[in-house]
Amino acid sequence: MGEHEPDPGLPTTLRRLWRREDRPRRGPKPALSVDAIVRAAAAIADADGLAAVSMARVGEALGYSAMALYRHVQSKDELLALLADHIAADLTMPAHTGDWRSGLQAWTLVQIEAVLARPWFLDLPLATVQPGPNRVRWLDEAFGVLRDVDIPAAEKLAIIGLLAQHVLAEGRVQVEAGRAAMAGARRARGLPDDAPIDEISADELAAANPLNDFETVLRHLAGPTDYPHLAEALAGGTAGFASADPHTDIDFGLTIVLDGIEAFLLRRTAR
Amino acid sequence: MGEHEPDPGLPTTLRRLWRREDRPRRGPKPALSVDAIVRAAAAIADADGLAAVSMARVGEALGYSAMALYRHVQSKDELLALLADHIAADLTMPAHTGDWRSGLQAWTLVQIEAVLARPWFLDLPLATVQPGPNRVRWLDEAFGVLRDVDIPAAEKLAIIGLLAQHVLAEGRVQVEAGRAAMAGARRARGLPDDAPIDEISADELAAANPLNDFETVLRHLAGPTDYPHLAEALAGGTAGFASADPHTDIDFGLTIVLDGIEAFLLRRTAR
DNA sequence: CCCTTCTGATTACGGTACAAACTGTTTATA
DNA sequence: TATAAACAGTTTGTACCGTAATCAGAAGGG
Repeated sequence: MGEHEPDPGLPTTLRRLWRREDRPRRGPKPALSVDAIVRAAAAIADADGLAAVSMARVGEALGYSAMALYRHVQSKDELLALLADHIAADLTMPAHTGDWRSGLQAWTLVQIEAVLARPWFLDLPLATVQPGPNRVRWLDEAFGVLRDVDIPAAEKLAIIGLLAQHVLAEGRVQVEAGRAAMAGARRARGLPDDAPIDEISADELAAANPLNDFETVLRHLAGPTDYPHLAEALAGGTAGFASADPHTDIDFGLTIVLDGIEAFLLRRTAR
Repeated sequence: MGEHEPDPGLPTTLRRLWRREDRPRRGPKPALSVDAIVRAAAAIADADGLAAVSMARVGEALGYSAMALYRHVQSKDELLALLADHIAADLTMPAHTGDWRSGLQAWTLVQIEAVLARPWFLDLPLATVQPGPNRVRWLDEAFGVLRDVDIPAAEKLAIIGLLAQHVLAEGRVQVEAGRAAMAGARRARGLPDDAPIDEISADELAAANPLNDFETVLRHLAGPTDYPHLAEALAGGTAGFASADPHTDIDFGLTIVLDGIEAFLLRRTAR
């Protein structure tokens, strides 16, 4: 164990996340650093997706060998944990003076936008998302929004967790919809599957809408004998599973969740 | 393209999911089958997790080479898509005669239980979960619950989608909590990280509760200057981030979501 | 000064998904 | 019935992946 541990109780990944390493005093000065590695990994993920982030490629991007990274990072999983916290640094809360509802709404929407900007966040294994300084700061913002709400901290955390879950779920749906729309547009244009799509018109996007595709699939494959209720719902013209505007979808779900939280708070403070 | 395509418009993975392949007329009879492959893969995942499901291991389990699988399955991703639909076959709706709320509650809880029974479902890449016959049947059940609710089909789908999202999110949290509790119990007993844990007492589980750990980490690392609101919430004794019973957590979140849906329906039918 | 400690590189290993070519079997057709 | 086509499964090989082990050289402390 040639490691220096200022806080032995803490798992090494958490120590690394919170930058609690003490500088060793002997030996050559490191050319690489955790921050440089994480930044390079993020750049690769932004460009080519999370699957493109391999130790070899990160090392290459920095001009070093793959194994050099292991001096600064315990494993690839730890790198991913650092990456997950790194992108939380960009989250910034808009100026907020209103009530808890508008505050939590903004808090959630900012995160959804962040997920749409970096869809590879969704590909991170769940175990790698650990409480790092940036994510905890974002959690702190949420507690700030809920400061004047008079419920126990544990219930605040549960509410915040519910919204955080919703971010992931909604981000998933939207990202997936976007990908499918791209694929649809490609097919419509007769391009190969890996061709880059620069720009999609609104009409084209509506025509290639994945939920429309979903509806088509259901109509085509889900017969009324095996799927009676679905067939009933699909009867009588277009069910309109596809909505034109993503923001409409996002607002729909978020409104429901916030309504649920409001109902909880009313019930909670009533008695 | 030596493939026979009874429905050329349909992507091959969907054709395979819905078993719309026509038997070829020449050549030796296949010894393997898609069903056998999927069953073997599911058995491996149940035993050793999704990471253990490799083409080589699935082939080995069946007594064939890895490459033999590719006669029946286009790619590993397609196998995962089949796997995702396969496990949806076990979902069974309890006898339901009540209102939409109790119906949707049951619909959601059954799924959460299923996720807890097969936690590797959460490790499936999102893109692999496509509408297959079993998942669509489960969707049909949800439409059955909502049959007497008078809103457009598109809104029903949105509500169902919201609950489906919640299943994933809640399952994630619970599975993760369980894993962390195991790790905590292992540490407390001084066992190595890969030791199997047969049985955990309630006291032991409470002591090793991961949310308690989370709280400890926050107290230890999140100082009041950088994280004022969090520190405020953590001040004054135990915040009690950990709850004793998982079912309490599950009910908490689900009640909020259902309350939100109820608020939506009231608003929707009022005018 | 030496000697310890540390950095990054090299090499190697076992694993992955899968492409291509090959052997042998079944069956439709000439 | 002979032949050729279509098919199933195996073999071989490629290009990766994460990372353990080992090594040479650089830097600072005693």
